[in-house]
Amino acid sequence: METRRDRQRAETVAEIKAAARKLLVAGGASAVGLRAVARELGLSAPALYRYFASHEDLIAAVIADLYDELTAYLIAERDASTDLGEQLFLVAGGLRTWALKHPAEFGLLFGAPVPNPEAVDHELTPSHQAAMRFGAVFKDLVAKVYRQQPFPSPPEEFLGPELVAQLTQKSEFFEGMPPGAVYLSLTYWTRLYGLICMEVFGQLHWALEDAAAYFDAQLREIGEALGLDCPPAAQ
Amino acid sequence: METRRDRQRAETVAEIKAAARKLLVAGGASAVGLRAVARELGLSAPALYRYFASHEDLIAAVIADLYDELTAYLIAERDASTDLGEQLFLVAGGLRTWALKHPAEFGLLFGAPVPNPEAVDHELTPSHQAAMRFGAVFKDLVAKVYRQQPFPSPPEEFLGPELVAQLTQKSEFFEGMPPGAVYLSLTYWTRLYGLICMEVFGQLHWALEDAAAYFDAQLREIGEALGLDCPPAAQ
DNA sequence: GTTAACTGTTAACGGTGTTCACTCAGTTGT
DNA sequence: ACAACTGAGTGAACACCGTTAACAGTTAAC
Repeated sequence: METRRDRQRAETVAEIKAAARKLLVAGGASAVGLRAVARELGLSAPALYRYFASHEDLIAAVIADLYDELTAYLIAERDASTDLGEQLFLVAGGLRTWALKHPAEFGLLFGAPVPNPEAVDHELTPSHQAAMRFGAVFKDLVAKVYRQQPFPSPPEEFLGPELVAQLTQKSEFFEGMPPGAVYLSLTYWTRLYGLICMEVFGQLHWALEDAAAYFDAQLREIGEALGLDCPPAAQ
Repeated sequence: METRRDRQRAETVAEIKAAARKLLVAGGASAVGLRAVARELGLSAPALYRYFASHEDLIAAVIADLYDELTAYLIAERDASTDLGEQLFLVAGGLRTWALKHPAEFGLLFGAPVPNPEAVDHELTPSHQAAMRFGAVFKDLVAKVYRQQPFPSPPEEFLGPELVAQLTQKSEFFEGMPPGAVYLSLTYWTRLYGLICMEVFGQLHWALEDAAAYFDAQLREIGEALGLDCPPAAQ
């Protein structure tokens, strides 16, 4: 049963996370202090401990929310087309767009090492599960593309037996794709991640003042590797 | 003229940076506090202001030192072979090795957004110049490889006019390489950076428990794109 | 209506970066 | 040799941080 207090509590939690988000975009991750959030709501700092066990938990909750928001955005972008190949480009471009529009949030999600990934309850963490839901958008889409038209995988002699063994182990997770296809799927994600991280974190600034065209070319390169017929040039 | 005091001062500066480094490897970037460093040397916190203008300056100095150390390590690794193609693999593998051996240091160098890249004196910053010296190891090597045996660049129709214009602008910096070759050089660096970041930050852990074989395959893929004849499989 | 749970408070502890006023030793100039 | 100056170090203080403890008031439950 949902009492008056339950509703109020949920509302307060939402306000706290909204204030944290506001501080995040205004001053970066380091500006999201427990006391600063409390000050934003006109509360005393210890009051927040009624809603979050620690500052770290607050941040984790914000991260989980951000993952879900990003996931929803990517799904909306993806559904602008019904062609699976186009969807692959839409999702990739959507991730870049979101990252550039929300650099502080992106840095919080992807710019820092995953915190204690060895903890026993790490898999159960809300933020980790939200991250998996986010990753599933890419994984599901690549699997769909492969099922529709299997892309030409690199030969197993190229990958080597050790890598093939590891990829085969993940075949089930990738809906039965053969190791070479799993390899290409990982390549897609790895290159995409690297590109966006570098651009958002300004590590590409010395070489390109506007990385949009470079990103586009890289994406078409990856698309070709996945057997998609890419529009040969932009504009 | 180097007085007695100048020598003592330089020694103290070195001790401070060594203590900071020790705290960094022990507890990550957040453990490198100004007071903590002072405590490590048996000094009071304000004493450090005789050597560094702020906590941020101390970190920047440590970053510059780390870049130089990493650069020296890469050069030593590279010179294990005289074949330029092999050197390209040695440098890439060296960067990965160093990153995995010093994850905290690597996170400090590459895991955070470049701080205020818009500042007027950013280019003159010691840490920025050290970063450029680091990047030059890769740039010079790729340029040498290209001069020895120009790799087959993607056609300009594929890249698009906008990207070609930007790449041509950087042709001088890349020792006269044509835009397509500059593009491939950037691809080499971008993919290498993404791979190592993901592995060090644990963002690849869900897919591969040991990314060494994956890294190797990716590197051979990149090498082929650069026109090198790669050993077809590892082991 | 009494009791228990929940939400908020203030005070306090130990930690952080930074500034200020001060002392003391070492260098420098005459 | 003695005075003047420079540099390195100190403790006290300010404003922040995350966190805990003890306490007060409101709301729900039996």
